[in-house]
Formats: sequence, C-alpha cells, structure tokens
Amino acid sequence: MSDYAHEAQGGTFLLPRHPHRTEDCRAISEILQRVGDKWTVLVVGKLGDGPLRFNELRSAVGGISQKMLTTTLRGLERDGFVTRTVFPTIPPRVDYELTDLGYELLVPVGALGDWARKNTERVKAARARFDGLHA
Amino acid sequence: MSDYAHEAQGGTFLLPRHPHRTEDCRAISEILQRVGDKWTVLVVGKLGDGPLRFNELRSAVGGISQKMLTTTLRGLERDGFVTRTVFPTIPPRVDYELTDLGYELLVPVGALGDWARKNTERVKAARARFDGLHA
DNA sequence: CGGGATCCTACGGGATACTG
DNA sequence: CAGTATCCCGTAGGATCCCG
Repeated sequence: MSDYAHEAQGGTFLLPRHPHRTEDCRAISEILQRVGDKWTVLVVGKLGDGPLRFNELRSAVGGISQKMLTTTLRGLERDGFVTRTVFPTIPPRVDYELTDLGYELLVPVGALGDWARKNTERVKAARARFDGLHA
Repeated sequence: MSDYAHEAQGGTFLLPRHPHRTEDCRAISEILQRVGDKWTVLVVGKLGDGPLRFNELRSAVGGISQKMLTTTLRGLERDGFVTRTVFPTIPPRVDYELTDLGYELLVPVGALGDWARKNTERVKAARARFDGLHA
C-alpha cells in the first residue's frame, strides 16, 4: 500500500492510499478534542519554556480563571503531559512541568500552529467572501 | 534566533528559542478549537478520499446527526475548506469536495494523528496510573 | 499561595418533525 | 434527497466565596 500524490496550490502532497479509515479518524478526533479546548495548548505552550508555579502560569497565560487553570492542569497531569510537584512550605508552593510526553506533544501541535499562521489569511478571506455572499 | 535541543525518551527535539509567545499560542488554540469539535476531522477525513454527496458522507462518517453534518459542512464551506455544488435536479443532488486548502489542512492534522496513534498507550497508562492513585 | 465548592450561563450536539 | 425548524439536555467555562 503506497502513497499517492495530490496536487494543490501550495505544492504536491503525499497522502496515504487508504488514509481515512474511520477508526483512525476517530483517534485523531479524540486527540484534537483533548487539546482543542480553550486553554490546554496555551498552558502547555507556556510550560514549554520551563516549569512554572500556579500563579506564574496563571498570569503568563492571561485571562484564564483559576478554576479552569486547575481543571486544565489536572487533565494534563492525568494524561501524563504534566507533573505536579508540591513543596510543603508555608505558604505552599506548587510547580508544574512538562513531561517528556508533554514536550513531544509540542512537536505536532507546533506543526499545526505553523500551518495556522501561514493560512489564517486564506481562511479569513474565504470567511469574508462567504459572509458577503450569504449576507 | 536559533533552535535548542530538548532531550526526551523518544529522541531529541528541536524547539524554537522563543516558541511560545502568547499570540502564537492563541492562533494555535483557535485552529485547534476549529478542528477540535466532534465531527470536523471525521468529515474532512472522509472527503479526503474524494467528493461525496450529503447522505453518502452521512453514512460514511457514521453516527452523525443530519443537523450536525449540515452545521459542520457549513462551517467548513465558510472557512474555505470545502466546496458545495448543487445540481438542480429532482431529486436534488449536492456534492461536497475538499478545496486545496482543505487538502493542505489534512497534512498537519494527519501528523497529529500519527502522533496520537503512536502515543495512545502511554496516555492510557498514565491515565490508569493517575486514576489508581486518586481512587 | 494554591486551590475546593457552588452557582450560573452559553453553547455543542442529539432527536424528532416538517419541506421543496 | 437534502436540508430547515424546534425542543431538549449535558457540559464547558466564568464568577464568587471559602479554606489550610
């Protein structure tokens, strides 16, 4: 089972021959929903620059409520993307840090981010055109 | 501004030096939320094998309500990922097909999918461990 | 400082019925 | 066949108050 070429404006792409089996698409969909919520990539991105404490992370991300930061971090910890280290001092100190798995996740997510940066204008143009037609 | 290496289990990764500026992370977050809903990648994936009619797509995806298929397709059309072609026959016939932009989107999304397939076990293990500890 | 507990609202998304 | 219109529910996510 080899690949086949697909021609498009940006160049030629190699697409797997039976690329879109439902199970695979489901797996993709799941991970995308996992990282597709409002805050996950922001948090992971900030932690990609090094470990941070709770409120450091909060102000670094900006605009996130403390409830959602907690929820997001718990989810990331549960899935093994982030470690949580508690220092039993007064006042307490809690550090969050990416695991290896977390750093590795940054790679494909970054690739999608590159694509996003390169193509936002095309999307915005398409959107403006569509909205103009269906005004 | 060069890159720096990050060592992890799977190998060594190159991360950009100032990779996680808030604006960039926002852009990434937006595209991820765009494709991170329940059905978008399933629909785009199926259309990646070629154009399909509405109900062909519906049964190909499987489990999607007609309301959500319509909503999903309208969104994809609006953003320029999909074209909608109406044949004014009786009964009507409507074809949906990926644009070049849609095909190009498949590339980074597929990369994330590959990552997902390779790492689901690690995530599941981490999750089981976390749930065991916090039982 | 780093949360937990609660309340509230908006919206994603399913089920069903109707239409050109 | 390919939708539109309506109703309904669950959950994401914000605001607020409280605690060790």
